[in-house]
Amino acid sequence: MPYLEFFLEVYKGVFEEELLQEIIENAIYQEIEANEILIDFKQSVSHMPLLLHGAIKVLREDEAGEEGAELLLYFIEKGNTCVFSLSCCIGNKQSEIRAIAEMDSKLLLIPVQKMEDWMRYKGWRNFVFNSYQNRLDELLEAIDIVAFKKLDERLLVYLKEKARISGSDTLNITHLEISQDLYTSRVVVSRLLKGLESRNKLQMQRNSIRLLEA
DNA sequence: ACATTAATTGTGT
DNA sequence: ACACAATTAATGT
Repeated sequence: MPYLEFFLEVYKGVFEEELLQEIIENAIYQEIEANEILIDFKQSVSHMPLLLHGAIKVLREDEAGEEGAELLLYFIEKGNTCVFSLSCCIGNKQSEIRAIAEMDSKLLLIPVQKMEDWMRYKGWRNFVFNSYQNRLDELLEAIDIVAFKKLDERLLVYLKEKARISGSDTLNITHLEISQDLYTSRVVVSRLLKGLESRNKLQMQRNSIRLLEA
């Protein structure tokens, strides 16, 4: 499979030799372009993703108000998996979330049966357990931010996260896209950004925002 | 090079 | 929240 060395590099310390071998034999390698939908709402989940490179954003849909309103939950980065895929597979449930590639990404898909088989490996159990742990922490954080933080702080957190993931402090994004991820209106984002700009937190041009040192 | 159009961003109510 | 103005980018002639 392509990207074999890269896979080993990322997961060598995490999985046993035998397990690494099994993964290489059974996983499906897939590349995905930025903005492609990996999993959509109500789709059934037959595979579990292992991210090798790139980032995936996980969104929750607003059930009540149709209109495709979404709220960003968190990002999946390399070395991680999506815990919702775990619970979906195990419970044979349909997807509660939508997963979209934040950038061009490379990943491995693990069939459901295998992920159950591999529970006999300690490395696998630890990996799954840690994934749950990390996600719970991140979700709690996300809830705190939504519930208790003011929108301008939330916006700043969001921008910093994106900058960290893309490895650049200049983000190519429109106000509209931001508002959709944060589940607000575009106008609000524009005004908040203006406020942040006047407080020297960032600088904006058309179609891009440059974060300044904090 | 210019005009037209669409997309993005700014502002006032 | 909405409507509209202003600005910039994209495209055609």
